[in-house]
Amino acid sequence: VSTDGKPRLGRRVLERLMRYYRFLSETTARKPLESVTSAHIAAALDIDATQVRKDFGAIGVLGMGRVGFDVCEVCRGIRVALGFDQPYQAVVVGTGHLGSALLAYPGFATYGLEIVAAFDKAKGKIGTTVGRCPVKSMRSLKPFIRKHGIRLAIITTPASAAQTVADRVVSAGVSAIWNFSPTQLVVPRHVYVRNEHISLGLSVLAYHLKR
Amino acid sequence: VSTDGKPRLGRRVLERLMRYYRFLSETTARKPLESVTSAHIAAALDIDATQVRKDFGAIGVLGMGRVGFDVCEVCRGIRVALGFDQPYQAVVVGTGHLGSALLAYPGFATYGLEIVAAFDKAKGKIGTTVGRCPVKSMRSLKPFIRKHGIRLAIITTPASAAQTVADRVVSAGVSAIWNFSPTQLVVPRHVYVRNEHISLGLSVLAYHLKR
DNA sequence: TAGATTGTTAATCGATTAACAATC
DNA sequence: TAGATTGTTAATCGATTAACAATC
Repeated sequence: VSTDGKPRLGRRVLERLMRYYRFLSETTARKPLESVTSAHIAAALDIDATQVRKDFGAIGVLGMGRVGFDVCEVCRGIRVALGFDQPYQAVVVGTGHLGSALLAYPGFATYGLEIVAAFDKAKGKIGTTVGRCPVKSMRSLKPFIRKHGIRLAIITTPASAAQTVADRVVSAGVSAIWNFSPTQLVVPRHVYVRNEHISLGLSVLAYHLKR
Repeated sequence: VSTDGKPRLGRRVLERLMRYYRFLSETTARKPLESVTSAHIAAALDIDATQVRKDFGAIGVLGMGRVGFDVCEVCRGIRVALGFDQPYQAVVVGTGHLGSALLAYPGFATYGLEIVAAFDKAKGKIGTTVGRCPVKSMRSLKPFIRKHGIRLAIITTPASAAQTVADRVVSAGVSAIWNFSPTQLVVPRHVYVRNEHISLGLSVLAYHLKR
């Protein structure tokens, strides 16, 4: 809550904050509104209203007695808490279908993320542009990260290449990896890895489709 | 545990089971082994060993005294529990980068999922093939699902089209939707929706990259 | 047998929900 | 003022971890 000590928000809280943010963005885009109650958000997202108030409290956003919460203030609070207001740059390694999808996605800027370059080992792709990003050789990956102080690497290579890529970007100094390859990466403790394994979703779906 | 009453596994358990399965598949592919201890799996996946034993117990897989668990038996148990042994068919709606990535992914068969057709509204794409799948018109979506008894629809359209697509596949009778579009779908209660919003991952990453 | 590992019960931990006085 | 909504404390719930007798 305070500005000095770090309240250390958990993963659950962060993900809920993102859901609030998306909901409020969508809602106000459709029909501008000034304030919103915790009960309203709770009903829309199937979350307990007390939870919503607690989450807002955790990021220092306070409501108004009989009225609810100021939408703008909430959104600004979430942006600051999640760090959307502090833009950061990333590179994408692997320009297959998935890499291309990410490179083409226009929504990242909203969250402070700017993808500045792509890397691929295929000679034919080097020098081309994918979604406004230049595709560079794997050899230039490490120097590029160093030179530009890139903090996030997005890995969309096949599983077989992922660990090698991870080793390189880590030694070049990134602080986080967004891993879309279906493999478990081994990295030093100080590097944060977010896995986006599609198979986790599949496990739940397959289970639900059983008969 | 028993075969009659449904033990109803929670989402957490299902996802852990999938992680065990992937780990054991990868490990045995590299070097075949007969048995494995809960402590070994636990260390590799950063999960408590007791948790591993409980999860195995929940799907009816028992270990052996001083030895550990039979790898084959564990894998078979997980396949049955998650339903990988009961193949099901799906369609992909939207053949952009992301849809193409999914259509090209060869790993789904391992999990019992077979993608049999793709659908797109772009005239130029209809009639072509993406990753061995025929691309069909949106008009043929509903009859196709009905005719083949498709139970899962994978939505990779832009957000603007997603709800319309969802309405159609629901009225055609699917039991589940795998939603990759960045929007919240409204569906009847009996339809299971798994959201794969990329923004959730971003929230955690952005927070970790703050400085 | 001795020792490592299991299966299970008990204890802990954290997250979610309920209750309610304080507030506008 | 009356009434709706907040902020916060207490209670509940579930999930994770610890402990340990049973087992091979």
